Amino acid sequence: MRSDLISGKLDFDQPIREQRLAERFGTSRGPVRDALLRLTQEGALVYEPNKGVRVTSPLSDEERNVVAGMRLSLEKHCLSKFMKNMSENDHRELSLLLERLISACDRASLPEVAERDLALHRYWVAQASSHLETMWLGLSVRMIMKYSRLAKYEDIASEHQRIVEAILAKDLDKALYYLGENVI
Amino acid sequence: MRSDLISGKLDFDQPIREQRLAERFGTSRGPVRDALLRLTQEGALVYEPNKGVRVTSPLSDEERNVVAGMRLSLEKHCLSKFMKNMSENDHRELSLLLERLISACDRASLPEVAERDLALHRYWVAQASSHLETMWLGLSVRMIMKYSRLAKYEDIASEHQRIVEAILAKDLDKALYYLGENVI
DNA sequence: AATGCCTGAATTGTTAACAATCCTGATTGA
DNA sequence: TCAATCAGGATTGTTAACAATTCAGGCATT
Repeated sequence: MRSDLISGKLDFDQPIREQRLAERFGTSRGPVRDALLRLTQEGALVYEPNKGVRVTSPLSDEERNVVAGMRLSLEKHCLSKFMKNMSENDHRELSLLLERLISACDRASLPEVAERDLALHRYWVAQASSHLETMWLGLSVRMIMKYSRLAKYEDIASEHQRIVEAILAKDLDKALYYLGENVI
Repeated sequence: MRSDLISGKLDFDQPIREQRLAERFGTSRGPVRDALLRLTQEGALVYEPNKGVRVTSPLSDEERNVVAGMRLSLEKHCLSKFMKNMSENDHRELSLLLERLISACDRASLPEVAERDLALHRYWVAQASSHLETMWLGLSVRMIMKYSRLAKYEDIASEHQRIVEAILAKDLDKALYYLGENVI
């Protein structure tokens, strides 16, 4: 459901019906309500009493700038912390996540690109702090809901390749710089 | 429920039982689950599958600094925007919210102080942008869960008095400066 | 034609019962 | 004595039925 939202399959302000989702996922309305509530709190949906949820309207450019600044400072902190104690396993994970993102870019598959872009960033955030991870998610989901509607796949692939290369080379300054270029 | 959490009535890591809350609020477990899920997404509670929710552990000093920086930049943006088109009614609302906060400080009532502190800040954030309001809530609830355990009531009252005075005098620079002193 | 009101279908909100899972503590066997 | 095993009680997860609310369309009145 979340990947439908961030990939822009659903129009803004489109209402979401609980019963339809329950049938689609082969469950009852209870768990569906739980999921919708979570997405509401992340900001991907908005809720009105007795009216259910609908897809949230996009951020204005002004709002987006503020959010991007917050997200960037959060990610920079997490990336610094993450790079201080990186293991061999982290190297492998990063390479894997990057590879998946690039292959999605090659296939020009918007839902997958959006999802894997987030998954890569999420990795270093989550490794640094689970508290910050949940905050990061709320910021990023909103941002990507707008960005994913007008991105170029080649740019996404190369930007992330630069970042991951710098991380693997343990070059903190370069990694932070490229991250700053990417998170806008 | 939220005010119980931000005022520190509950110990960190303490598990929350759905049945108990349902009885306390005279409802069934369904709506209680909804509310707990919301608080989980705000970060006041953490959820583990098949184990329910428990009170979240406090932010580390490091995490708290990052979050405070994010919250400050968000609030500064919102306050600037709010002050650009303030109405007579906003003047009255701010005065009222400030008065309530000060009276709670006088009574040294921690739950009320925490709640009204947030309510005051929330006012200008909400007036500026509903999108940013929900993000702000997630940041602030976490911050206050730690801060409210060691604050001095006189400081809270005077700090907010300075801010509101500057706002009412339409002195943007001063308002932002005092806000920066307060949000740490 | 325009407005207000009614009706019923669609949707969300709530509840209680049942299923699945986790946790505690006693029991058994080496 | 100690560890593993196994009830059973407590707790969360899920479901389906019912209640309350919203909304659209038709109808009557002006």
